[in-house]
Amino acid sequence: MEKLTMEKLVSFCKQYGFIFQGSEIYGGLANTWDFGPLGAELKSNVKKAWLKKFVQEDPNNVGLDSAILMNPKTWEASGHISTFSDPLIDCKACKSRHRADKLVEDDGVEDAGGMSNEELVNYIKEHNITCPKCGKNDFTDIRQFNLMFKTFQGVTEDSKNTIYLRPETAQGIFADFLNVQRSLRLKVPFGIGQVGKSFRNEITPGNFIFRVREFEQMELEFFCKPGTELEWFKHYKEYCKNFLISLGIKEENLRLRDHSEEELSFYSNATTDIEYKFPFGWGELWGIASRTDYDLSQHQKFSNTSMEYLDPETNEKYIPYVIEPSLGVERLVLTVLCNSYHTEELEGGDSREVMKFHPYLAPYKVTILPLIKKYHSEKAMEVYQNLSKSFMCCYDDAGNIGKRYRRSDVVGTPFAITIDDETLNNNTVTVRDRDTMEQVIISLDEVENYINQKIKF
RNA sequence: GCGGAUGUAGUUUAAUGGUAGAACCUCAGCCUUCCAAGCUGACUACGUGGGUUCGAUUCCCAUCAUCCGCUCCA
Repeated sequence: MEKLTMEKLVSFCKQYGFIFQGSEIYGGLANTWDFGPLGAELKSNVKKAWLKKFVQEDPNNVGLDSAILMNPKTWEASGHISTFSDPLIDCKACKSRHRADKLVEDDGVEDAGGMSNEELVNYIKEHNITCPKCGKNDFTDIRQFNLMFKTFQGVTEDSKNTIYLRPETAQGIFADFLNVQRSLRLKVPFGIGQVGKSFRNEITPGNFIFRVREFEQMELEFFCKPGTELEWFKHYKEYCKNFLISLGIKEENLRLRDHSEEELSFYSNATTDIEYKFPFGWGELWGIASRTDYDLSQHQKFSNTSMEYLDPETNEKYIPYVIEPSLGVERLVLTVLCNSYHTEELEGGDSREVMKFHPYLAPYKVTILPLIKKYHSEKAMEVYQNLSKSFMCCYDDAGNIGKRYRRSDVVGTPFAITIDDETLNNNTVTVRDRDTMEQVIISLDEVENYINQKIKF
C-alpha cells in the first residue's frame, strides 16, 4: 500500500468534499479549514461517538453547553491571562525569536515569570545575555504575544469591554460546577462533558487541521474525592484508549506518553498524552491530566464562591479533585481520516483510494443504486426517501453500476443497495457490505433494521 | 515571526514574452440487468495586486496561501 502523505490527504479531502481551504476564493485565510458536506457529517459523527461514550453511556457523567464568551475574571482565575501571554523578543542579528523570561531563567533566575517586561529587558541588557543562536546581544523590545483572541462586548471598542474567546471549554465547566451539581443532585464522583469551539492565537499553526486557531474540543472534567484521583486517572487512560480502538484506530499507531516531572504543570500530579502516528510524525491527540483541585480553588478564590462539596456519607467538606481528558475534534477527525485511508491494488496495476471508516462514523451509511437508470430510478428514489429518514443516504444513478459502487467505496460508505427488477416484482434488494464484500438479498422492509444493526457503536 | 521552496481546470500535469494542451474526474446523451467497458458531446485553469513591455501565465516587486526547516506549542 502506498504511504499516505499529508499532501495526498489534503487533496483527497478537497476532491471528495470533506475539507476545503477556508476563504479559498479570496486567496484563503491562514489555517482555516471548512468542513464540506462529507467532512461535516464525519465530524458530527465523531462528536456523537464521544458524547455517547463519555456522557450518554457513562452513568457518572452529564453534558453541558457553556458559552464561548465568559466574564474576563474567568481567565484571570484560570491563569490564561498570565500564562497564555508570552513575552517574546527577537534577535536583531539573526532574526530568531525567543521568550524573554526563558532567557532570563536560563541565566539562573528562579522565577522570571514574575518579572515585568521592563525588568526582563533591563536584566537582559545588564547581564549581557546573548542570543542562544548567534551569540550576539542585540534584541528588540519585548512584544507581548497573547494566545487568547480578544474582542469587545458592546458596540464601543472601549478597553473596559474587552472580552476573550475562550481558549478552552474546560473553564465553562468549572464555572458551572455548582449549578450542575445542584440541579442534577449529583454526588461525587461525577463528570461533566462538553463539546464546543475554542480559539487560540497559536504562534505556529499548521499540518492541515492538526493545529488550527479555531477548533473544537471534547472535554470531560471528572470530579472525585481527593486521594482517589490517580485511580480515576488510570481508569480514564484506559477508557480513552479503548474508545479510540473501538472506533477502529489501529493500536500500533497509538501510544501513551506520560509526562515527566519537569514537564508536568505545577498543579498536575499526573498527565498522559495519547499520541497518534500521523503522516508527519507522532502528535498529541488526547491530553489526560490529573489537575488536583487547582481549577475549582482558583475559581473559589477569584469569585468568592465556595466550591466545596459536602460528602453526604462522611460529612466531610472538600474541593473535589479533577481528572481532565481533553480531546481535539479536528485532531480526532484527522486521525480517523489517516486511519481510514487505504489504497487498493487493482488488476492491471492500477490502484484506487478507499476510505474504510467505522460504519458509525461514515458520512453516508448507504448508497442507493438503481441498476438501470431507465427502469429503476423511480423505485430507487422512493427507497432513498424512505431510508433517509433513518440515516444519511447517497443516491447515485450516473454511469454504470460498477463505477457507482466504486464511487461509493471511495468516500467510505459501508453499504450499497441496488434496486433491480426483483425489487419491482418481489420487493427485495441486494445489499452489499463494503468490508466483507458480501451481498445479501433481503426484503425492502428489513433494510433499515439490517443497516442499523451493522452501524451500531 | 525568520530562512528556503512552491503556486496553471476539482485532481495530476505540459508548453509559452503574442493570453494555454493533455489525462483522470465531473456533467449530458447513446449503450448497459451487479463492481471504474465503449461511443458522442460539454464544462472548467495561469492565486491576487502592481510594475516593466506594443503585449505578461512567462520577467520584476508586493501581497495572499501552502509545504519544509527554525522558533513556539495550556
